[in-house]
Amino acid sequence: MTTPRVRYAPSPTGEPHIGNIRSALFNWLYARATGGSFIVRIEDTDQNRLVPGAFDAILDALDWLGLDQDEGPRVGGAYGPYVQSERLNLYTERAAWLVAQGHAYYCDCTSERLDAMRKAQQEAGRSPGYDRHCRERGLAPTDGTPTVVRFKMPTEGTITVRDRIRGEVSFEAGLLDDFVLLKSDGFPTYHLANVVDDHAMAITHVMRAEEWLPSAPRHQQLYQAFGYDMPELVHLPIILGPDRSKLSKRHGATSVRQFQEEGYLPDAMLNFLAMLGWSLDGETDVLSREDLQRHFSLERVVASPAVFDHAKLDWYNGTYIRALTPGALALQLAPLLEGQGWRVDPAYLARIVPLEQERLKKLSEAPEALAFFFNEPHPEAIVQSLPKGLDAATTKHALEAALHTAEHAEDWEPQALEAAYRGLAEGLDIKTGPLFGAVRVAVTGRTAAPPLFDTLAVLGRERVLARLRAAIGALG
RNA sequence: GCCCCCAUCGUCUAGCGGCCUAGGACGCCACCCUUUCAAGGUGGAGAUCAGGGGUUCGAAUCCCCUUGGGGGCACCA
Repeated sequence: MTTPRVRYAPSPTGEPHIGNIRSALFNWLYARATGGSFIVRIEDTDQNRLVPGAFDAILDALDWLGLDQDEGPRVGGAYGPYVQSERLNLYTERAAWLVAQGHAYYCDCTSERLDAMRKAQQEAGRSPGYDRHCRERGLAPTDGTPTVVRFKMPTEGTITVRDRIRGEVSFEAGLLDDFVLLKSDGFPTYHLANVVDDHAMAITHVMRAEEWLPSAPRHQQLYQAFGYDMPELVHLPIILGPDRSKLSKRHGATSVRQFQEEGYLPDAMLNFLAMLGWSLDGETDVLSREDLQRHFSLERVVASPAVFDHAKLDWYNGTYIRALTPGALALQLAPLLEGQGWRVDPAYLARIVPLEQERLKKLSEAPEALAFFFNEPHPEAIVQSLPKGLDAATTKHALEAALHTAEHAEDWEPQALEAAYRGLAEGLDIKTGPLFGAVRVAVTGRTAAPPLFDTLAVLGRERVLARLRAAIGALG
């Protein structure tokens, strides 16, 4: 068996979509698992849909996820160029060859005629498709009249393609029309460029989303007409939104960039995406990048579509955040916190990060979660959040006592502080819950926060004293 | 409308004829731990394997039909 060569072939028409990148991931994993090559080819054959910046966005997304390429526009390779607009000569030559061989023909039907034709077909209750008006006209390309090149599909018989996931799939040839190979602007369509390049780049496995399955018989006919060997077809299950329709913008975040900005970790993303349509054994669900590269196999890719479950992604992300070393997390968080305008001292950050690490689901939550380490809590927030179990007078009295305890604490360390405050609770004859709760709110402005005494220790005595005084003042 | 694909807990899935009175994970609920929130631990609810026919001694697993869902029918990819 030859070494696999697989490819990810996106169009630079916008921000890379998460469903799209999942295809990239499966290709990459297969290449890595088999010792094959992962190739990226940019399919920019639709001049009208090009979006400036999309080219870089795609490659940046791959870089962010760590899907390193063996060949591609940024890394080069022996089969380049890896951008289709730089390969136009190849397509026009191949299209002309097909015409010369009698497999294709020129067509000058106007879009008006085609529209009218389709409309009539629909109204007659037939399925839309080119009526082969120009098939036998023997047109030659002429100046002035826009022409396209169409492929001659068989008009009868059955076309059977073999898909790695689904087995044999048959199509009635007569239902497939003579599709366009070369557009009137001289650019190839997807069908032509894809087949020509996959062959030219010695691709062994075409792995793409299932939505491409209906065009497989056309491609198969093209391979046959060219006399090319057919690569193996692998149509990956599609990713659905919660409503079970194809995942799209209206389902919320779908671009890789959005996930990156929301603070998802590449490895968490990879793990989650890999489990959408593939599994190792049905038991193991946390798999590192290395595990995935080692164990990925086509045999275990399922045929049915998968719903994108945001909650599960969040769980994966939390799991991977917790697995980070505190130092690594701090490094990730520093720019986010600095973005708030906070001066982030590395030593201070190193102390607060462990306190929040197991509570974070996304990195983007950090600024809010850690805000009280940088900003003084708002007095109003304090008053509103104070424990309801105690009346105002008792609360104030408790905080005054807490202030006193803090002022006289001998050792400003978590254990010592806890001991001192437990003693205080006893002396005040208040349960530790309400007491600690009142102090927590006074010092952090929140009812939910990291362990109180660790927090006090990190905040430092001076700030704690100031905040307790402010809280007491706010109580009037 | 036509063509194609798919069908196990709400979700991701294990299962490839007997090991299944269907396993794991997320989510959910309860309890434990506990100063709050998390994290962690334990337990629970949750799928008559879409429905109906076959095949077989035996079917979630094989075949057919029905139903449901999805995808595709451009000079877009």
